[in-house]
Amino acid sequence: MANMLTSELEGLLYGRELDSPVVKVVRALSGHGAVSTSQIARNTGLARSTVSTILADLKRSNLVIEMETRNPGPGRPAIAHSLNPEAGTCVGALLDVDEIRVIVADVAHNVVADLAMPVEREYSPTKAARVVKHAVDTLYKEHSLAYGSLIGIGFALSAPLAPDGRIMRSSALHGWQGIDFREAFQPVLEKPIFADSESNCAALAEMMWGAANGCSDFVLLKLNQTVSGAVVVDGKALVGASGSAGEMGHIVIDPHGPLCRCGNRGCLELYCGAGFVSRMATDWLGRSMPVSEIVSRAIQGETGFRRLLADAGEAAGRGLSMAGAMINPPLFIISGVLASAGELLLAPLRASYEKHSFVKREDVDEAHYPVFKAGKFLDNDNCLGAAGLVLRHSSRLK
Amino acid sequence: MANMLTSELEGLLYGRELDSPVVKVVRALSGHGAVSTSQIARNTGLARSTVSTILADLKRSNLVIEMETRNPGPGRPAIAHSLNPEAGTCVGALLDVDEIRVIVADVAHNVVADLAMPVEREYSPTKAARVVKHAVDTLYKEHSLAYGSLIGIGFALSAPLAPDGRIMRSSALHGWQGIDFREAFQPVLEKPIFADSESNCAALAEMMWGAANGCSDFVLLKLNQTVSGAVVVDGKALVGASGSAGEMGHIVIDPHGPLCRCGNRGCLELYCGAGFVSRMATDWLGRSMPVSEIVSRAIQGETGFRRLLADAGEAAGRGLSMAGAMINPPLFIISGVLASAGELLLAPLRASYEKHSFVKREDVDEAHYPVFKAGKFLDNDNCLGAAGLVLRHSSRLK
DNA sequence: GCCAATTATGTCGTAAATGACAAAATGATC
DNA sequence: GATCATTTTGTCATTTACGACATAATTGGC
Repeated sequence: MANMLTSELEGLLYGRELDSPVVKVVRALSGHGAVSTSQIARNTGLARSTVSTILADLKRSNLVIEMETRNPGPGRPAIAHSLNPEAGTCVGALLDVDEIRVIVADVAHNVVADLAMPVEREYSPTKAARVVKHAVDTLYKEHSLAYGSLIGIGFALSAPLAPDGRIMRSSALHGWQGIDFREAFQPVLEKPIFADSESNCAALAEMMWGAANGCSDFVLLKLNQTVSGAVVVDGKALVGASGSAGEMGHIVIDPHGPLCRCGNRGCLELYCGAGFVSRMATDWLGRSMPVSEIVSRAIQGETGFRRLLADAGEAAGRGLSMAGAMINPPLFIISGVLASAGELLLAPLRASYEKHSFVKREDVDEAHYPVFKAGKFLDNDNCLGAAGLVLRHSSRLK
Repeated sequence: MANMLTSELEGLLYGRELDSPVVKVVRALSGHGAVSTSQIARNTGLARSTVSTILADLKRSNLVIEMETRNPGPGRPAIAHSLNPEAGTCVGALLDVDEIRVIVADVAHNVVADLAMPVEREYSPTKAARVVKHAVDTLYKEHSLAYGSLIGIGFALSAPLAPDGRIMRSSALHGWQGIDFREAFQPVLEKPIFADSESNCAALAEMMWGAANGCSDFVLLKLNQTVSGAVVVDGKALVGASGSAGEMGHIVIDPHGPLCRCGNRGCLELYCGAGFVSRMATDWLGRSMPVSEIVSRAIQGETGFRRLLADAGEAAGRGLSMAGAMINPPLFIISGVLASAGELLLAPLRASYEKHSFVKREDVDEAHYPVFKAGKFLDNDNCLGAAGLVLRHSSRLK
C-alpha cells in the first residue's frame, strides 16, 4: 500500500525537471503544514488553474490529503492540503567530525526515528557510507518501516560541495577533497542522494519549518563551539566559489586580536563562540562548566553569567553589522547553544548591531530595519534540513 | 521609419511579462555584441526552437539584424544577431549630489550623446526631473534624434530604492526619503522609468559590457572619494532591507580606528578611499595633488606614490576578505579612480586578501579561488548601467 | 577530393501551462 | 433573510514553449 504510494511519489519527483510545476507544488506542500490551492499559486508563481489540476492529480493518487478548512475572513473558505504522511519517508544524515547522526522523517516531516553514533575522527567516505547504511537499516527495522518507502537521503556535510557534486575543500572531513560524493554514497545506499553543507541545511530547516518560515532572504548565525552560518538569497543558501559563503565565524572584528585556528587574528568566533564563553567562565570560576549550565544559570539570574552572554552578544552584533553593510538582509536568525539564552543574548546583540551598523534605526521606516530572532531548532537543525533537501528537491546529486 | 521600429520594440518589451521569452531574448541580445541563436538558447535556458522562432519574428519586423558570421572551430558557422541600432534610443541619467549627468545610447549601446550639468546641492526631485527633461530635449535636438525613438529612461540614484519604488533612505539626496520616484519623474518625462542605486548601475554596466561580462555572481568595489560597491547574486544586484547592501566602504576593519562620516570607527573607506590617498599625499608633499596625478606618478615609477596605492590595496584586500568569508564570490571587480593604477593596486590587494582570507589558495583548486580584476569603466559606469536598465528591462517602476 | 564528425538552423506535432469563465461558499450590510 | 462583496475553486479553449526530426554548412582526416 505505502509502497505503491511511494513509487508514485518517486516517479513524480524524479521523473520531472527540478523546476517543473509538480515539484514546485510538492515543495510548497512540504514546507508549511497545510496550504490552500491559491496560497500555493501565490507562493510558487504558478497559475491557479495549474495548481488546481496538479492537486487534483495528487489527490487522486492519494499523495495529497485534504485537511479541515479554516475561515480567516469573508469569502469561500480555503481547502487545506497536505502531503499524505503515508506516502513515504525521508532520511537526513549529518556527517560531523566525530559523530554521524541519522533521522527518519515522514513526508509531512514528522521525525519518526533518530540515531546518533560516535565515530572515530578522520573516517573515510566508504566508512561513512557503511555507517549510514547500517543506521538506516537498523532504524527501519526497529520501527517496522519498509525500506521501499524511503524516497531519498539528504546529507548535511561538514565540508562544502561544489556544484558538480565534488567536495571542494577538506574543511572538517580530512582527506575528502575532490571526492565525488554521489559516487561514494549512491552505490551503498541505492537511493537518490542530496547534500549540502551543515550550516546550509540548518538554514533550510529554519526556512521550511522554523524562525525564517516564509522568508527567502536571511542570514543565519550559529553560535556553537565553532561559529558558522549561512547566507540565504532568494530562497537559496549561497555556497561560494571556495565554499566559504556564510563563514561568519571568521570575519575579522579586531585585526590585532588573538590568533584563530584558521590562521587569522581576531575572528568573530573568538569573541562569541561557546568556546569563548566557557573559557571566560573557567577563568572566573577556577573550574570548567558546560555551556548549557552557564546559559541556564544566566537565565536564573546570575549576573556574572549574564555578563558573559552579553559580551558574546555584543561581539556577534558587531560581526553582523558587517553583514548588514554588505548583504543587509531583512532577517537575522541566531541559533546554536548560546541562542537558548534568548533575549539575554539577543538584546545586547541588537544594541551592538545598531551601534556599529551603517544604517541606524532612525534612518529608515520600521519595516526596513532588520529583525533579529532566535532560531527555532537548537540541536538537530542540520539533520532536519538534510531531510528537508529531499522533498524540497534541491541539491540533488546526479 | 525609426518610429515604427521603436513602437514595435516598445510593444514587445512593455506588453510582455518581465520574464517572458521575448524579453529574455532581447536581454541576451542587448548584452553581448553579437550572439547566435544557440548561444542565446544556452544563456537564457530557453529551447533552441523557441529562440529560433522569436528571432525570426524579430528579424521580420527588422528589430534584429544579422551580422557577419564567425568560425571558431568545426561545425556549421553561427549566424550572429544584434539589435538594430536604429530601433530606438535609451537614456541613462545619474543623479549625483552636485551633478546631474545624462547620456543617450542606441539599443546597441553605442553612446550617442553625453551631457553633465552641475547643480546646486540639496536639489528637489521636481527640480531634478526638470533638469533631466531639459537635458534630454537639448541632446535630442542637438543630435537630430526623434524623441519618439526614446524607449525608456534609466536612473542611477545616489540613494536606495525600495521594491515599491519609493526612496528608502535619504542617503546623499537630502529630503528624498519616502518619495515615490515614478510619481515624481514619469509625468515630466512621459516615458517608462527605470531606476537603481548608483553602484548597482555600475555593477550592471560591468556585467553587461565590462569586466564581469557573462558572470552572474561577483562583488564590485568602487574606490573613489567615497568607497562603495555592489553584491551581485544570480545576475541581480542586492538592494538590502535598508538599501545598504554593497556598502563595502563601511565595513569596519579596525574597531579603534578614526571616526568616519557615517558615525562608526575604522570604516574601510578611511583606509582605501581616494580621500585617504590624497590626504596622505598632502601630508607628505606639503601641498595637495589630484588623485589622478598621484596615480599617474605612481605608474611612472615614483615609489612614494606607489606605496600609497599599495597601502590602499592592502586595506581593500583586508575588507574584501570579509566579503570572501560571507559571500565568497568567484570574482571581485575593483573600479573607481584608484583602479586606474592597475596592478600597482591589485597586486597588494590580492596578497592582502590571501593573507586575511579564511580559505587560502592552497586549500582549493585554482578554479575555486576568486579572481580579481580591474573594472573596465572608470568614469561613466553608473550612467551606462542606468541606460542598460532599460533594455535589460529590470528595475522597471510602475 | 571525399567522407566522417561537428555544430547550427528551421519546422512541426505534442504536451502543458495559462487566462477567462462560471460557480460555490462564506461574512457583512441593510 | 435577502443581497452584495469577497475569496476560493474547478473547467475548458487558447496559446505557447518544447522535443524530435530533418537539413545545412563548415573543419579535419585519409
